[in-house]
Amino acid sequence: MEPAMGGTLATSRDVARRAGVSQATVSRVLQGNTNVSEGKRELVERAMADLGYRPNAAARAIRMERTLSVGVVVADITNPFYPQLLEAVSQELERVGAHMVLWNSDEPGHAGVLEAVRRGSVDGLLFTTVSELTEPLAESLRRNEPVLLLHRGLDTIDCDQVTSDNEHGARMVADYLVGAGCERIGYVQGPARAGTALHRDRGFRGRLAELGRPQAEERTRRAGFSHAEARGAMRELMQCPEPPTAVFCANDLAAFGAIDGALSLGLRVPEDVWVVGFDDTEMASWDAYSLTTVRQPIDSMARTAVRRLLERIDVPDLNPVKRNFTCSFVVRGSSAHTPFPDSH
Amino acid sequence: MEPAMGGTLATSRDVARRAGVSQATVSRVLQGNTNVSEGKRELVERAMADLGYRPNAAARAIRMERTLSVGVVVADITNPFYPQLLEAVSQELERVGAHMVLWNSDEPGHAGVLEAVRRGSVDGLLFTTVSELTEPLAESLRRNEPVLLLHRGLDTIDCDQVTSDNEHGARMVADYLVGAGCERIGYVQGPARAGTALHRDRGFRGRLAELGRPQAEERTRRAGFSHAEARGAMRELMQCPEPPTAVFCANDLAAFGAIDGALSLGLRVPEDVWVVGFDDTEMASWDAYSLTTVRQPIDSMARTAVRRLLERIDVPDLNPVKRNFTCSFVVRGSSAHTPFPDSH
DNA sequence: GAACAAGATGTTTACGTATTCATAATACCG
DNA sequence: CGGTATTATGAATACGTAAACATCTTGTTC
Repeated sequence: MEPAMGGTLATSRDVARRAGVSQATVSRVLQGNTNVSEGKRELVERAMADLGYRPNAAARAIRMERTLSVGVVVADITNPFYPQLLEAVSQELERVGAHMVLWNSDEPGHAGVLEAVRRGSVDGLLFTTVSELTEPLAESLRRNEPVLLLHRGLDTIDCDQVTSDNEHGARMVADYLVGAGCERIGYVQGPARAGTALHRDRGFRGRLAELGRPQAEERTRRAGFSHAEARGAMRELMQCPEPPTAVFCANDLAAFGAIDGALSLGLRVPEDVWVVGFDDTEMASWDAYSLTTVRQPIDSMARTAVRRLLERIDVPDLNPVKRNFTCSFVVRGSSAHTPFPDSH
Repeated sequence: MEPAMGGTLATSRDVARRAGVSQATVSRVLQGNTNVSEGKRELVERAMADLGYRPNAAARAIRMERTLSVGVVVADITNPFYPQLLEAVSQELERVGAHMVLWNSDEPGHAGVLEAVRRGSVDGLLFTTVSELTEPLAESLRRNEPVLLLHRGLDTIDCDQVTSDNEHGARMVADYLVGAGCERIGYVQGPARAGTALHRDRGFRGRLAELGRPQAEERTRRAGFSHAEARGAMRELMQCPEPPTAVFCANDLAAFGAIDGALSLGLRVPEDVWVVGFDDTEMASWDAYSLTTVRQPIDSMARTAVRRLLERIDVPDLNPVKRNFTCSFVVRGSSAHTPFPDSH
């Protein structure tokens, strides 16, 4: 079976010829159509094996109006959160035999990516980092194109969204720090535009205010979701006249940067300052950081998102649904008055 | 321009009708064919804009026998090395207007992925983690399909490969450790099957032998390229009767695991033990690890690989070329008898 | 001004598949 | 057994594009 055969690839017509049937019958076998006699079915299957036949994806796509591939857009694939999300997404896509087209792009409008749907390059799009309702996105939604927001949602628009409860997660952080008796709380805020950062901000500040401890602006720094910026922000914070004794960072990557900023000043975590992150990336459990953080149920979110997007691809008129997953709080060494834990 | 228009997408025929020309003329405008009068060209362009026309990717693919997308296969996207590689690859692909289809798969044969070429889902494949010449891969090469090995090469086969000089890189490590006067060298070896690990092993052991200091097996552990395994291996090593004073790990991820293993035992790096990695991932420069390591020129490698693959897609009969990039040695805090550096 | 080259444009075809339609063969029912 | 429902099959078509081919117009050269 599968002789290397000279040059060009076999088509369903070649299979038909070899099996002595019509191309239609080959197609029927391919589709699992029941109205094919057992004899012919076997002939066709043998011929397909002999020729190493594989149905042509483009022809199928043009005929079925379906690519069996979905686009996934991340803003910064080197942020360790996204590989984990991508792993979960790709696993779920594989389960249904779909391909993943990946864009690593922080172009705000995502105009180029959105075109891919109209060109029929992908059946739908999974955005992980939408931060505003730009005109291209609005246009796309008006056209009822299959688009889903994963991880970062957008309150103002009506489309499928799968997020985690960032606000509640951040409230838990506030509760934890105040409950632990922390007097001077520092805050490395996320980028102004990210929806996740906004919700975390609202939850964190809101809860602190409720507790009668509104966040002090002199112990607050805004940083993008990047290691370098957070590191710099932390260094500034720790060189204040009254440096914080605990710092909440808007995501894990920033928390790693903050810890590194502290280390770079010769400070120790948690002895000199606590650090709390958000995401619970795998690295957060590594001993060097051992980061207290808020866990998002990444796998469930990814599975839900993929399934929902595929549903919408099949039935574009579904009413939009916003799913918001509960987060959990994970305490580790970066906020405990002990040295690195022996093991985990 | 771009009115949301009721339902279905505009085709080149719709554009032709609206512009009062033939479909062929629309196609000519699309292809930048010069034999189109200025007047008609403008009519067509206006009609395209009015209708928000986008050429259909599947139709184009079937006609041109080209998808403008390439597949990229990684074994473990959560290994921070791969996101960096992917970032570089995707950037170069974007430059030429191609899409990236990503597979996160460590299935050894990659049979499923290789089918994608035969189905015409992608124009070519970039493997980053091939570890043996399996029958599906051999079959693919026999068929002259556009396949390139990036990062991990395979000596035994004759196809395009873009690698770094892992052997030389590891020799530099051996020189460095011996030159620094390290007496008991530990070694967390990579997985048996990975080509990168093999070359690094050959270089490291080879150079040590040349220097009259063959690597002691009791201070050697084999670990997969994973944090957890390397961490465990390190803990074993450091609990030997005569623990190493420096440990070389087959890649950065393992080195992070090793450092964490040391930390988990209450040891300090570099005071109690040095650690050296391989890859120079971005994380290696973070203060908490500040890892001495070997740098691969990731960007150049990715650029070269993409360009070469595209060439081969255009001209499948090119003679295979193996490009081997020089590595450089980067000394950081994990091997210096000083505390964490103040800044970088 | 006749012959011819070059440019512009429309008509037609092919790509590989899935599906509709038509037709032939078979089974069923009274 | 004649008529009809059912199943099996092939022929024909459509999907949207690019390009080969055919046709017509215009300009150039001697």
